[in-house]
Amino acid sequence: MYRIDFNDFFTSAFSVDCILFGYSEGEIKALLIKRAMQPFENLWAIPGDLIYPDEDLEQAAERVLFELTGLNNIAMHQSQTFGKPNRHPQGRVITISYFALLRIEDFEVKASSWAGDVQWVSLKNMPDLAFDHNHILSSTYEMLKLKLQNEPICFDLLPERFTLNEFQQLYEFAFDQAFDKANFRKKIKNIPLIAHDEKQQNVKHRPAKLFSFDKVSFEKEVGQNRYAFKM
Amino acid sequence: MYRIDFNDFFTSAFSVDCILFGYSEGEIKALLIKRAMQPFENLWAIPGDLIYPDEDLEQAAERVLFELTGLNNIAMHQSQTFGKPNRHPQGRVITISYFALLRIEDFEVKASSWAGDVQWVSLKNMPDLAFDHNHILSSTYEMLKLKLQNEPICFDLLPERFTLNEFQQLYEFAFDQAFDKANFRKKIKNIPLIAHDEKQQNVKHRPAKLFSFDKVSFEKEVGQNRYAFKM
DNA sequence: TTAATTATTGTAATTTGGACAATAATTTAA
DNA sequence: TTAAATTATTGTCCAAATTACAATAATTAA
Repeated sequence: MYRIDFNDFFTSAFSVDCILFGYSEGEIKALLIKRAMQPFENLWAIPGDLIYPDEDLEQAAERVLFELTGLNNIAMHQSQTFGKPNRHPQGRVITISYFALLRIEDFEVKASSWAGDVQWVSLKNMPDLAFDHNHILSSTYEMLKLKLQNEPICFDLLPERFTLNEFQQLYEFAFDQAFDKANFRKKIKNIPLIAHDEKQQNVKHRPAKLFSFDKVSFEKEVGQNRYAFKM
Repeated sequence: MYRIDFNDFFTSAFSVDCILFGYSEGEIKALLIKRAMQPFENLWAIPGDLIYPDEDLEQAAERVLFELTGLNNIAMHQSQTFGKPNRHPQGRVITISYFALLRIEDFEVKASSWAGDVQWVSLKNMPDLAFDHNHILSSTYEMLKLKLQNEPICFDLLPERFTLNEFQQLYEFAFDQAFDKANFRKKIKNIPLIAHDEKQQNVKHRPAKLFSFDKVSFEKEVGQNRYAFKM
């Protein structure tokens, strides 16, 4: 299958780029770093790193996530692979992008040797990024939106306890579209949620009830069938 | 962002694996090659090749397709990237899988230097393949099924002129589920099809009318909105 | 000409979806 | 203490889509 001297090909590098999506103040955001070195020094970029020679791809993505946030045990979703020959000015680097969904409130971002500064940036308000990172980010956001319609991953973005309005607003942001409250609630009635006695705090009006995702029931009942959440 | 001596990392290779899906006799099939060399000599495998150092990923995938089939101008869909450190016995090779949808009748498969034999194999009846190719194939088939529900790519598998039953049977195979004929036709009524005067030939019963996909109308009318073809 | 076979279309009941209205619970200000 | 303001929650009605099933049409083969 491989016709040419194998060693000719060991002249490239792989990296992972790790898009961390979070949700706060009604907006989906990505965690960006300010590059502390050339190339593209001082430009904002998606965190990433070269893959070690004996490291699995997903393991590399988890390492980048851990170094930046200290978080472990977060599901990494493979997005796409980008490999234009000249996408990296210092050599051929093919990059595999992953994304993870985080609860912004759950941790402190740590500065790192390769990141001068770190910031959550709304996807509605994205600056010019280093490399082909705008392209990587927008492709990956499309993939996130696709998965939001087919898997219950919205609950990885929402706080553990959320109001039905927060839930709705997440989808309204993602699909850039307003939904009717009553109809939204009908649409999600098959998703098993635990209704808590607890209510929203510190609001100037009737507080909403808090819910959480009932993962156990979901996997027993709904997970079997196709779970569709088309908006 | 990259903290370690860049040259340490240029010790790996990339390949593309090209899954060619076709549809005949009511079954979705993949084109497999019999490997003519070590490793995994004589085992069936997905066609693939190493990526040239200055070659774009998609270009490499198109090259593999062309060498095997002589076909050009076929859309390549990126599937996933597989990179377990030991997936290739001769060194670290990360492979990016692509898939293309072909009309089996449209061409003759050419034998090639790296393929001893070539065969269409139904996805219902897959043997043990070389490398991690069973895994790559089944992940890619899942992606095909996802795209079948969101994009009009079924028409790349069907003959240019097809009966509504052939259309239905493609989905029945993919989703392993029987559909009611009348209801299937209602479901697809928004997809613009051209009804021809021509009819099915050589059948022992009332021949069905032939249709083809009206791509121009689709892009004008339906392509704007979300096109959903959930089964 | 008729039986056999499959294509195509229709119908009625049920479920889902969308627009909008009504009621409930809480805070704030009078 | 009460009423206004605000948002949460639930209900209703109509239209549209889905489902199960039946009826009719066109062709071949005997």
